[in-house]
Amino acid sequence: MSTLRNKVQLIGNVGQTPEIRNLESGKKVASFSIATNEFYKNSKGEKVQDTQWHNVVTWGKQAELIEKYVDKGKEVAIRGKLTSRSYETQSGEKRYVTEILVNEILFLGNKENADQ
Amino acid sequence: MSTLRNKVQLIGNVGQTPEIRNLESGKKVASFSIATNEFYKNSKGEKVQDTQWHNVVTWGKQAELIEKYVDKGKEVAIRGKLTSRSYETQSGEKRYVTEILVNEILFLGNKENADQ
Amino acid sequence: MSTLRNKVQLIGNVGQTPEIRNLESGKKVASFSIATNEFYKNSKGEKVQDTQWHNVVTWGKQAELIEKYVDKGKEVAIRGKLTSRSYETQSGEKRYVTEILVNEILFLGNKENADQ
Amino acid sequence: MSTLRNKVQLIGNVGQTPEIRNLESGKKVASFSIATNEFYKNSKGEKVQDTQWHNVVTWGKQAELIEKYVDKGKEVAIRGKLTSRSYETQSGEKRYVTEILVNEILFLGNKENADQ
DNA sequence: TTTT
DNA sequence: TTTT
Repeated sequence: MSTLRNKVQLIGNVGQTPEIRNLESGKKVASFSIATNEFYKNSKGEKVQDTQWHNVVTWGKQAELIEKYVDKGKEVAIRGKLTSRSYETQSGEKRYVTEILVNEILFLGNKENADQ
Repeated sequence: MSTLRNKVQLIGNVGQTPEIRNLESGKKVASFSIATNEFYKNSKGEKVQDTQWHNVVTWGKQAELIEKYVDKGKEVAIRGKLTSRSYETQSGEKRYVTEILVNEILFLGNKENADQ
Repeated sequence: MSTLRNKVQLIGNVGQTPEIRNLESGKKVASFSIATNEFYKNSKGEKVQDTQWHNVVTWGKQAELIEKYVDKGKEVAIRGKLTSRSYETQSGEKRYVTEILVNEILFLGNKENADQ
Repeated sequence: MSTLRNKVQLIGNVGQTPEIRNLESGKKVASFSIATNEFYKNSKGEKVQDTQWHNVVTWGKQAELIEKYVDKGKEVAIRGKLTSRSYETQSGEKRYVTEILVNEILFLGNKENADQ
């Protein structure tokens, strides 16, 4: 996988308990969201917070680590690939979802560290 | 701007002539899309291409450089921040758009190089 | 500064109390080292640790934050630029030093968070 | 390999024909240097160029690609890991070398593209 | 010289 | 929906 061509990296906090699905193959898939928070002063000198939410998906062994170690509020660093996919709503409309497929995750600020 | 907390980096090709808008302030905004192409072999050993399309937005001086130098097919490297925003359709439905706000752009493979 | 052309990013632990120097201009300079630790299994299946040490330098307001908040063992994320410089030893020999000039630092896993 | 903990990325030009060594195992090793060029204005408003040289090492299949496709002056993008090692001079002194072990390389601005 |  |  080319991480020079398509790379996302986030350091932020997990929004809620990750959702774990079990595939027929026995593999797990973990889906969760990460908030990245930035603080800066606007043109009036007021402190402003810019929070962005990101959809994140991981597979296999990493999904198992996430099921075990990641919970709401935890600080993580992830590296992955930016992807979009489309699906149809029940009324036949096309919708787009942007997700980050994770290649690597670090659990930060943890004594019981469980990095991949 | 924190590029440790929220960073996207792409190396790819511009999909079409960038769309340039002029703000009332005199500033320009350039919007365009970038395709990132990856090639890999699937489990059957067949060569597969995965192309992802990304929405990219830049402001000010960078938008001017893009108006001058960037055209359909050009190879560029960008670094920016992953953002999402929502808007309402005419029928009152909420839609989400994910865009990359560019902090830096390089024009690759160019003799007449015009990096920011 | 082009972080697309020359970028280093580290997540690791500070080796010892940073050294702070005061320039005549009133500016501060902070120098310290960061250990990055990787764990992997070698060809015999044994768990191996690869630790790399990096020299890191920061200026100005960031150096002040480092003086206040960073100490031996703390986990930090940094982004910067890879630089080399040479100097002469007392016996007239040329020596080379490689250092990372920091653009951004995050203090990780911290309740009393003091990010730049 | 953890590219979140220890990552270097460079976009620059190769300094001279890469040096290729053949290991007893049959593997190849390619060593070369990359110049990264930055342009900025100093406090007097003069245009200044800052060129940094970096030592780069690659192994195996990538070294073969480098032998085939890379030559003096070529523009490349690399991603790798920052490492230092020490050796002894003939007079018994310890010397340190900092090198980037490459994980990924792109050959830029090339019609006959030969990315890994 | 850190950390797990 | 997180965090400071």
